[in-house]
Amino acid sequence: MEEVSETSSITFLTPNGQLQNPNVPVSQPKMELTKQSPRTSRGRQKIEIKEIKVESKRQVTFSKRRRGLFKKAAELSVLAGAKIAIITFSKTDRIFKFGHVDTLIDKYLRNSPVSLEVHSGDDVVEEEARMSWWEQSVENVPEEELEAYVAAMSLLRENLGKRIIEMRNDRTVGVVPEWPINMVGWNPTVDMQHLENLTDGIARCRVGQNG
Amino acid sequence: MEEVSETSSITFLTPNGQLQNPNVPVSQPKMELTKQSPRTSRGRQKIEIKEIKVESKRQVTFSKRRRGLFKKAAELSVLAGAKIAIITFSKTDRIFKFGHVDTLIDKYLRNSPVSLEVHSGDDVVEEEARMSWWEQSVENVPEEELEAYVAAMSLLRENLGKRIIEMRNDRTVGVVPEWPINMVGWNPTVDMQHLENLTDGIARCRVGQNG
DNA sequence: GGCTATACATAAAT
DNA sequence: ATTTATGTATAGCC
Repeated sequence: MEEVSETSSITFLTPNGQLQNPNVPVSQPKMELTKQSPRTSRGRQKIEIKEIKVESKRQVTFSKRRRGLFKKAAELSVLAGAKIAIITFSKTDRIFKFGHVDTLIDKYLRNSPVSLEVHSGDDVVEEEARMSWWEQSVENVPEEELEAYVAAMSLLRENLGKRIIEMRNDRTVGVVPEWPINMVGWNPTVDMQHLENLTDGIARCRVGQNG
Repeated sequence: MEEVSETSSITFLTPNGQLQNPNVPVSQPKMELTKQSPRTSRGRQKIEIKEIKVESKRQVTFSKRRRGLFKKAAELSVLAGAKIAIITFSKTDRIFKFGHVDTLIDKYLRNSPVSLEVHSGDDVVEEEARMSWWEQSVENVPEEELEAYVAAMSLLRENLGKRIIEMRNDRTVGVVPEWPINMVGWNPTVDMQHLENLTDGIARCRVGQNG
């Protein structure tokens, strides 16, 4: 904000005549304050970007910078009309989300065939887009993944089978959380007859699998 | 960077004597430059946070600020030892990722039972964590969602069945992309005999479902 | 959580 | 893309 002169040779000097912005922290000589200089803060200090060891300090930094990050994201989102989602896991595994994560993750997973730029740290590479594994059309499921798909389905089927059996014994159910994120776009209205049919199918499946 | 004096009454004035940081843009009187003032830039101008209409301008801003956002994220990640993932969709639907999105989304979806803070715009609310729909243990699948689960499985089974049938006719397969994101943590090494067994199960399933 | 002074991000112009 | 000048985020303290 300061306006001084056009040839500001003092720009890069502290009041102590030290060079600004050194890459090594300067020992602070308590700064012999003249009466017109009641400094109460050293201002923002330059820090190295490396993990902060002191936990309390690290937490403060995480808190402040996460806020800053989300603010920037909000601005970018508005200015550029972009959809942004952020997920952060603090070192203590607290989760913070920004934006409509569920919607965006879903969009990301079901990924229309657009090119995808991946930025990881400092690298930026191009990557082929892909759809959610459970809705890849048949042409797109590579043979190499089939076994995993089948395994996934197998476990899902198993859990469903168990759950359905359990359901028949216990009519008390928990609270419904938010709609499962990766189900977005699926039509939830399967009538009970259909459910029964599928249930039967599952039952036979389990037999078929083991027999 | 400027160091002037402790009582900087000129701090809030431009060289023209105008108030700094007004919320409305000041008409620029071409700035009668004295010879000691060869200004070539008005410096960063304050902008309102609202969608930029001019496309070229919007794109530049998106590009610059996305870079800035990712840089901040990288710093936060290192400083606080946090795991961060960002997905952005530009207005033209170009996707940019930051961090190990797949891993983090997976972690988010399978979500260990920790409390979850959600920040959307300016609101922050608490939300109960949940696991991935395909690995919720039986106790956690609410009855209300079962039909959707079954529907999901049904379609998955159908696609797999088709694919397996197709596989038997066509031995050419595509490139394997990255491991399907929401399969992370699953053991991909299902031996071929197991696959065959499951395949058989699926085949019977399809019969069971329709008969 | 709030305050300062300063490091850093970035709007405009080139 | 690079430069400039200034808006903004934030490190260290309370």
